[in-house]
Amino acid sequence: MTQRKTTRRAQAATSYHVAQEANVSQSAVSRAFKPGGSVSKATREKIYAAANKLGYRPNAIARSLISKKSGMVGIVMADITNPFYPAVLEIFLKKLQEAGQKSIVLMAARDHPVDELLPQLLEYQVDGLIITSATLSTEMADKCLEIGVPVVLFNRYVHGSPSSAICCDNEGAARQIADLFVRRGFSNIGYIAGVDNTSTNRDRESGFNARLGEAGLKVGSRAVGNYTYEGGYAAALKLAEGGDYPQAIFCANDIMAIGAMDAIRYQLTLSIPNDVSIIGFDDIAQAGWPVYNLTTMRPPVERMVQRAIANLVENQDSDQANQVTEVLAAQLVMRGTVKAE
Amino acid sequence: MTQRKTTRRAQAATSYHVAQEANVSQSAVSRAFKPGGSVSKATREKIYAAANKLGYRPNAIARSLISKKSGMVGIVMADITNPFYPAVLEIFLKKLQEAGQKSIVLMAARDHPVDELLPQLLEYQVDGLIITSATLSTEMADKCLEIGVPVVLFNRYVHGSPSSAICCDNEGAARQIADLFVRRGFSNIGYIAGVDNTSTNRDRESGFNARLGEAGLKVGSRAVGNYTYEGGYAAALKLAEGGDYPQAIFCANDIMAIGAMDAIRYQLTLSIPNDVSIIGFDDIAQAGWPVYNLTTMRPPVERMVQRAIANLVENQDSDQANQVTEVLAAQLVMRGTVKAE
DNA sequence: GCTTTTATTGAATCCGAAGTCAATTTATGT
DNA sequence: ACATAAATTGACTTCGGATTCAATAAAAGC
Repeated sequence: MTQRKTTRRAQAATSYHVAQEANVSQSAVSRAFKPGGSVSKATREKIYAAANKLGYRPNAIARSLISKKSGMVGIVMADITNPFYPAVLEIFLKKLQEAGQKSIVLMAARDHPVDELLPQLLEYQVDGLIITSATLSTEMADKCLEIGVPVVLFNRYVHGSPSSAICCDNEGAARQIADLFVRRGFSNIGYIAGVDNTSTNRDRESGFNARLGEAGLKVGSRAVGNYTYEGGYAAALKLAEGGDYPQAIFCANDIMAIGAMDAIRYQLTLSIPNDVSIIGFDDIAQAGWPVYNLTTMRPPVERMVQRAIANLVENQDSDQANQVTEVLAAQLVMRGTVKAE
Repeated sequence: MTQRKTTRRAQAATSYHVAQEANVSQSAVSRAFKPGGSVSKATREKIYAAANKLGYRPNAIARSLISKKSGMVGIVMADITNPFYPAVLEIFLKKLQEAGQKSIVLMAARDHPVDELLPQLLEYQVDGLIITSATLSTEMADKCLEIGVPVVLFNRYVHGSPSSAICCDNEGAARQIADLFVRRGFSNIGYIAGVDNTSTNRDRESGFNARLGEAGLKVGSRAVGNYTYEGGYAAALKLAEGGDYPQAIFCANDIMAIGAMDAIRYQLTLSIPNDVSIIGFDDIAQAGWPVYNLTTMRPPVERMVQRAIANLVENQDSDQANQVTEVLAAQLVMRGTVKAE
């Protein structure tokens, strides 16, 4: 372990310092740094020169205080063990960066409700909130709205909540999956659920069941995998407990599907897709790896993020909140885990 | 797409409002919310009651302005496609949250230097900076230090940089890996490099080469995988171009190792570990999956994060910067990708 | 050239909480 | 009960820019 010590100098330059250096008023400096500010070319240049010399950078905190816009968005995440979410986070961060917003990211513990986290974010006067993979009480959502902070739920929704929500069409996607199973003639069908009681699981399961029902079929065995690899692994084993192993399993997300595949191949020593067909949901990077080559549903993540941010921005500007629930279609990605015939 | 409209009320309550409501001065309110504040029990309760009634939450932005502490830390990340980094990010976020700090997270594009991003963060008066997987110029680091913002490089270091750095002992770990190969009697040895020119790759490669050299061996074939799955996959194929395929390969990280394994098994149709032994680095979640069961080096991530934050906090408080380069030992995790004898 | 219009400019105020300081109240010691 | 020390309290100032408003300067119109 190496150590060095350095004594600090400094004190960041303020607009007053720059004003002094450039022989103008502080107001002029402020205006010079404001895009459409009313300053003559000559003084603007004088000011830039002075600012440059002093290494001046406007203080965003001070600006936020007076302008009532912090330029920061709060993002609440959980479940980062599911690779889908880091991917989503990355897109959010990039797009918000492009939009000139800073992102304050908070991790929500699985069991803790988001409600306890939000006040922290609100203290920092975030201009908006993005909530992924965590539930938000209606009261809290109301409170945010009341103080004028728009909220967007990503990939989930809450009935009666005053927040906007951007989702993929989980129900429709699940129907497509069921449909594929039906067309392939499977009759012994399994379902590995995510976290019971989440909107995603509810919709995926109901869409799946609905389509099966239309074909006169129903899920023969079901286990809960809680949206984790380990959960999927365990659930796949659990499906083996009652009677014949399912011919086809729909897993409510990819990471569980991958866990299930590992269990099926390495512990149950069945072959995929010959003995068991599997479909997941999310199209995470690992689903494309040759070992898994998982057939899955791909939500239009980029577009969803884009819509979420657009909604947030729109609601920041207007005094009228415009709550929207948008549902975007997912796309079936056919790979190799469903038996051909 | 559902739409609802709501008109907003409100205007967050300020300490003045609370003061009025509680019949005290604004100073009193401020003190009531400050941990060791000098307020009598009676007035404190009066104030809390009033605050509660009005839904008052102190404005962190205003506080930052006067106190010169924003309570925010900037985190610069890149390379989120490598699952190691989301995992690291999660730990950082959680621990910073516990420490009562907010995290502003920025994604650095691979090719863009971090230098362009930092000014944005500095405008927001972050109390400290954590830089992972991205390089920082010495000038920029100097500038941060000058204005009193401590910088910690995570898992990388820059010679001559005035920033602190927390690393794992890449060189030592790589020596251990080489040592294992030597003991197992491999002589045809391959190396899949990360991004050339990064401190991690340099140290892993040099430690590996050094130990091989001591045993009178050297790397027979080398390819660059740029720390990605695809890169690892391609690199593994490239190693097949010249002569016999290596008996053992050290991949500078797990995600490349996994890519390499997939290439070796599915495209080269060789068996692991019978034909080829593989060792990775990072111990990402996927390395533990039964399909891969990858032998790898596990850096003490929790401890590294802990140390990084500790260093940051320490340097925030003192006026004297205390630059430290800490190197923590990694641990070999023996799994199933190295041939037993 | 002189008035009217438009563009620049600076002084003063504000955002919301925290710290300074002096005034006042309460507690303590004898 | 009285002097003294300790605890509370409020008025005022401050942090660093943004904005309003009136003043001044430059440009345009006749």
